[in-house]
Amino acid sequence: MRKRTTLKELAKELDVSISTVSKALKNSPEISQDTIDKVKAFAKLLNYRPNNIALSLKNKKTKTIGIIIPDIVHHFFTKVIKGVEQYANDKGYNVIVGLSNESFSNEVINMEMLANGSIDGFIVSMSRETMLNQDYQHFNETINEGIPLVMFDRIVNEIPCDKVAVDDSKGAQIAVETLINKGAKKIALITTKDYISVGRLRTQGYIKALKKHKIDLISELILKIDDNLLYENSIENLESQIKILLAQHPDLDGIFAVNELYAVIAMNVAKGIGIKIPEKLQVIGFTDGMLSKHATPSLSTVSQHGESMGQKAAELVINRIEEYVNEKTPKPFKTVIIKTDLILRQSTK
Amino acid sequence: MRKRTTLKELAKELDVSISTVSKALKNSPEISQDTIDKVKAFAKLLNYRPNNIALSLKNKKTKTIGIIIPDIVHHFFTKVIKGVEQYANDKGYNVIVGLSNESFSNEVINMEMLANGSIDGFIVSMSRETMLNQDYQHFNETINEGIPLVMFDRIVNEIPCDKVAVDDSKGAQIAVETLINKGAKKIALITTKDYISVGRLRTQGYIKALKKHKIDLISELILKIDDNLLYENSIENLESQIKILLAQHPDLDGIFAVNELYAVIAMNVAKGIGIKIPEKLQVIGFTDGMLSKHATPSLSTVSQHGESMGQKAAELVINRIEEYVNEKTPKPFKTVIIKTDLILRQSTK
DNA sequence: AAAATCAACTACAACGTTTGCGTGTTGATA
DNA sequence: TATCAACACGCAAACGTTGTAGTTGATTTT
Repeated sequence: MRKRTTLKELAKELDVSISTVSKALKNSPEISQDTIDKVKAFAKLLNYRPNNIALSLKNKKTKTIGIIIPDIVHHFFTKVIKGVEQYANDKGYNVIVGLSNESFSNEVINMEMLANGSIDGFIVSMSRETMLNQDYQHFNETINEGIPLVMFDRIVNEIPCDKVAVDDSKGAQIAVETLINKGAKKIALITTKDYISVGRLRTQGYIKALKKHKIDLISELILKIDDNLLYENSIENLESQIKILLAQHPDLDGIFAVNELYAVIAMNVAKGIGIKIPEKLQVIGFTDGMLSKHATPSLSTVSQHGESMGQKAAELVINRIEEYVNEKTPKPFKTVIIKTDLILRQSTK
Repeated sequence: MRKRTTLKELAKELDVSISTVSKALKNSPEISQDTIDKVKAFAKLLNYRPNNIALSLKNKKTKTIGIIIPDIVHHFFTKVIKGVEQYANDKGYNVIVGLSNESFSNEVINMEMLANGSIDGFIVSMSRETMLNQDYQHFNETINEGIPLVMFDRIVNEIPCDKVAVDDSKGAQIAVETLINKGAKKIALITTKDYISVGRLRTQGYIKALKKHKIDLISELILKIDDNLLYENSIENLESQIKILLAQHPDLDGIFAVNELYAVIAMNVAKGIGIKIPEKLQVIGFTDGMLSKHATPSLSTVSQHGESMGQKAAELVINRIEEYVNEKTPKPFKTVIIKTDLILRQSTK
């Protein structure tokens, strides 16, 4: 087991000082070409590579960013991470992932664990519980300590930081209007409880679309799912609610769901009771994942471009990080909106 | 912007030495209770938290583990990460994620970037290209430098390290035998090229099952997919191959696929040309993800228990890390096999 | 020949911690 | 009154780097 080589070891072996070695490796003009060559050759021989931790301590930056998300077993978040990784790696940064598991305390613990010098900046999508509690102290503290924070997807205006989001309301509105344009007269909405910002915004889009086309809002047609329950239960619960909805409204001809899972479940329930899609019932979801692509029929959906969101978020934090270094007067915070795209597949006419 | 408090600052304000502060915070018996109380109160007031990087430098360990995977937009890997995170967090470790994107050089670069002191151990699933090249030098170097390495899922015997895997051959065999027991007489296999270890092993399981039940192996029924192509293309390519297969073998009554995507695509193609599942054709996949659960019909599949794999892998690295610290004679490497479970759903009778 | 210049180095401090050891003050004991 | 623990604390080294400020010895300048 060959241990890591250090400058000190190189220096001792070559019988020069540590600083000479350090400078030689950096091609400092203070050092003679002769020595530079010797040092470099020897360093290569011993496979010397500088210790990152020591550098981090000295430079007071770690070239690492932390991303905190509610759940990693989720196509959208996974796309975002991929985007973050891409941009970050390009810029020489590493990415630490923290999972809040939708829990407030996990989110806080995770952030505290990383804010102790381990990372230079955060990219965060809030946990469900944090949104419920509306307790943003840990974010504000982080910001106060000078650690740049970028929020994405599940964002909230109160926090003074850069943000990346999708125009949820607009995306939803376009989806619902598309259903209307394709002939749907009675459209149900499957959404989340209102404290989930994206659910609320998409609900608003649904309402706007109906208003614009002078369709009466029927509150019975809006299913607000509380997926706080355990995962499996919540699916069964949703299925039975949809079953009831379809039974009570046999003339329902459109469904807009705020995520792909809800949409696919709705399609499956409908198919199960013999409703033809898209002939009798058209469905559009939100977020473009595996399920949408490979469901039968394949699902028309609003694509969020998670990878772009991740890239943008990474760009924003890294810019902030390097701006702090240059100690300029801080630029005002901005919120970047990533445009959505409606992908039409077989679940619409 | 309130900067991080350091021991030095606390010491200056309280007019004691740095060591006193440090010891007081650790309840050292060397320090009077009086001073301890004072220091602690003041530390709390200034929100002191020790700098992780400095600790890492001093202790020569970072309490961070790196996980390198080929792709994060993939249900299985995401499950594994979740398992790793859980176990690691429990033990006070953070997790850095590196994506190789199935590329050898990315894998090497990522590992080198992290092996410079940033992490205490690695958890790796090889990239496709690494498996093809069979160049494992970067793994061996890492091990030589005393950094524990645990491989999972895509493993290879040559590398002296702990491993976590599933009994791919056995899992596949059971799946195929189940098809046979449920009446299938002519079973196709959709698998990967042989250099993918898991694909090869699952293919072996298929062959074993046929042999055991004295069913002739028909090589035409084995589709070896090269998903080295771009993603979208490879799907279309697969679809047309399946279409041909089904046309040429109208009496085909079973399909075993080495992942859920292949299985779902096969089902969709079959349904598209009017073949009833499971009546006419039964299908079983491998890996239990979203697609399996929500496809129509829902897919019977071999569950790999990704989360357990992740937990076990994390346990193995962390044990190694802490064993190195205690400087005992190293234990022999072990390979942990996580058992698979066959989950029967609607795609089988 | 003394002073200035220069090349080629070395020493040291600092980043924030921890920790073994040294030391000055107590109060008690001989 | 001298001696000695016990106590409470400070010093300094160490982890691996880097950058500034010396320190050499030789060469050039006047």
